[in-house]
Amino acid sequence: MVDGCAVKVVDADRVSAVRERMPAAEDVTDTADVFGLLADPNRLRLLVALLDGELCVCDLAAVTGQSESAVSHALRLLRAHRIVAARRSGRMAYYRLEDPHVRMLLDVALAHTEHTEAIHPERDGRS
Amino acid sequence: MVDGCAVKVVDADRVSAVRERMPAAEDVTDTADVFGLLADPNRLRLLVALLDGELCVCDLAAVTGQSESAVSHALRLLRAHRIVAARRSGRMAYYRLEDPHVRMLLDVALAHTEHTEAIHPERDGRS
DNA sequence: TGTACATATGAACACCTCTTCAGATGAAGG
DNA sequence: CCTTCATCTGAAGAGGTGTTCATATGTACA
Repeated sequence: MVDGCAVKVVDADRVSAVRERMPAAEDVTDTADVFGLLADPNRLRLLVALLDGELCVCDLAAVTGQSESAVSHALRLLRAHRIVAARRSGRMAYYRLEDPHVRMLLDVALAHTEHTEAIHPERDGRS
Repeated sequence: MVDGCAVKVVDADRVSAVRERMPAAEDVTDTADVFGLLADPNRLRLLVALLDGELCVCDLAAVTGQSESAVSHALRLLRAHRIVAARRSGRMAYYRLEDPHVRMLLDVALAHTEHTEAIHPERDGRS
C-alpha cells in the first residue's frame, strides 16, 4: 500500500482511491492474457464454434476455414490455459469449451455483435 | 451460404449448423479487435482506472505506473476505437470510459478475477 | 506388420505491437 | 513575447505472435 512514484498528481484523492480498487498486478496480467487468447479471429471462431458443443479438429478446421495444423496449434494454446478440453476417441480428438468464464465473455461480446460493434479508426478518434 | 472447402468432415450436420450460427467475418474480426485492445496489461489498467470516472493523463500514468508517453499512445489507440473519450480543460485532458460494451466486458472479467482466474501453462495443457 | 489417417509438434519466417526517445503542439502566466 | 507545463506525436528498435511446411505420433484396419 506504499506509494512508489507519483511524480505529478492532480487529483491525489482519486488517484489513491483508484489505486485501492486496482486488482493485483498478477490478476491484471492474467485477465489481459485471457483477453489476448480471444483477440485472434481464428481462435475466436474456434471458440464460437464450440459454444454449442464439442467438435473434432477436422470439423473445426472446416467450420473456421483454417488449416488443420493452424487449428491444432490454436487448440494447443487454448488447452494450455484450460479454456478448452479434449476428449479422445480413437484417432479423433473432440474439443469442448471448458472455461465458463470465457463462455460468459463470449456471450457478452456476441450479444453486442448483432446490434452495435465496429468502429474502424479511419484516421483518428477525436470528436 | 455456399460451401467453400470442407475437405474432410466428420459430422456434416453439426458443421453446417455451426456455420449458420457463426457471425459474419467482419463481426468476428471486430470483436477480436476489441478483445485485443483489452489484452495489454497497461491498457487494461487504464480502463480499470477509468471505471469509476474520468482521470487526466498524468494521474492515469501515476495510477498505472507507466510513462506519460506510453499512456498517451495507449489512450490514442483506445480513443480511435471510441472506447475512451477525452474532455479538454486548458492544457489538461480528462479521459473517460465511453463504451458501455467494453465496460460490461471489464465487469465480467474483473468479477471473476477475485475468485478464480490464472492458469499458467507450466508445460502443457493435458489432463 | 504395414499402410492410411487424424492429430500433434518443431522450426522458421513474416508481421504486428509496445515501449522509449526526441521533439512538436498548444494553453497559461508572467 | 517567452517560458513552462500537459499532452501529443513520429520514428525506431526489441520482442512477441500466428502462419506454414515438414515431420512425428499413434490409432485403426487390412
